[in-house]
Amino acid sequence: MCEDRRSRRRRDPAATRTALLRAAAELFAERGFEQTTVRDVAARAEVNQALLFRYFGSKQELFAEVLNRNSETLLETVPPAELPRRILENVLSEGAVVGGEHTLVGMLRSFGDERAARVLRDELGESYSRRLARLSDARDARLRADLVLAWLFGIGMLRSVLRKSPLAEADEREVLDHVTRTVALLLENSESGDPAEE
Amino acid sequence: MCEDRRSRRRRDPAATRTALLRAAAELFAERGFEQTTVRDVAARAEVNQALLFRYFGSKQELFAEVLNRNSETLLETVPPAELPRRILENVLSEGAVVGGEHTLVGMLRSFGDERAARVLRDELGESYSRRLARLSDARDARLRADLVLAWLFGIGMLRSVLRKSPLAEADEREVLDHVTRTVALLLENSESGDPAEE
DNA sequence: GACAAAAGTAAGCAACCGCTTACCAAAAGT
DNA sequence: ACTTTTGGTAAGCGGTTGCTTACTTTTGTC
Repeated sequence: MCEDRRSRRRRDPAATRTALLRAAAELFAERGFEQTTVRDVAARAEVNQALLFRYFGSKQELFAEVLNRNSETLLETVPPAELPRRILENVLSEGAVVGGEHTLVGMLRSFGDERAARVLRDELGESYSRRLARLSDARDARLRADLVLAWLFGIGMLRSVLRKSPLAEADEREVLDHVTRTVALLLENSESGDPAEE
Repeated sequence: MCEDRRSRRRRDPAATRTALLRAAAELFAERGFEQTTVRDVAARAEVNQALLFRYFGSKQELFAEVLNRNSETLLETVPPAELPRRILENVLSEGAVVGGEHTLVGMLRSFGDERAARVLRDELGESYSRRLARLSDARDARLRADLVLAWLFGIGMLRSVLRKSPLAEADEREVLDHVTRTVALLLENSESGDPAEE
């Protein structure tokens, strides 16, 4: 009561920016791109919603920034060989760190939207699969990497978004075992002879 | 000109119902649940949009009916052993038959929406994965079936919805080979000894 | 042909969406 | 101390959404 309702904090643009970014990361992860409204984001960040557009221009650009920020950490710190494991771990243990690197589930929930899909394909999928492709020395390593990525996404879909049983309730380690074992088989060069060389 | 603009056809409730159903199947497949509006459906069916609610009650119920109708044909005619192949073929050759059994891509596009997801999980995923589980005699056959389903969905996602390259441009047969070979390895009982029997 | 049930239509409601505008107050520059 | 710049705010615009309502027209039945 000693404090006026307006200007509760001394102005701090950097703080409100990151507050918006954090709130957006949480909400995109929880509900996906479409189901998250700019009013929701602003409300959770306790910030006027017009500021969202001042700082990020549009909802789409905000989404892109959230994705980039959170994928960088995972992509740059983890060596390629452990990438499938780490991505899967991230997808399997949903609800762990909300503010952290956990936007993957949000990505999955946003596939349906055309604009969000474009961001995902152009800015994220490419860097992920290029890294994964290093794990195979087959002629079609890039394709196999995409198949691995597709599997990880699909598992996240069914488990975290669709919540399909028994996958949704399955033990994390059990799933991890199946996938890592099978992925290794997929990536190893099956066609040793290579009869058709183009 | 000899024909009045209203009542161009003699009234045929069954015809308008199936017209709505067909238009909905096409649009859901093309754009997904959320991006398809009831006005779009009614327009393509050349039917007043209020009739959609007379016949189906809500957009959600219409979606459920479309999914059920189209999955029945695939599930009841195809033997389990060929199911992965057939599902994948269906997903890979997008844009083939729009009015036919090709709503799978539409399913994928609709994952983001909570209501659509519920329909998918309860009415579809269950019957698909129960069938797939027959292909493995492992203790955790159901889980492995879910992993197969997840892969097929993920591939459809990346290829048809996200259009990620090189997967999107890859040869249909090449993808089919990789997947069928690897799925077989996943489904075969890896733990022959089965030390922990519950 | 009268009449009730069913099929079809036009219009609009209430809510929500992303985004913009006009304005105000706090900070920074001088 | 005055002005400029900038962070913050309230209000609302134009559009879309799923769905409803009040109404007209056709159809089957006697």
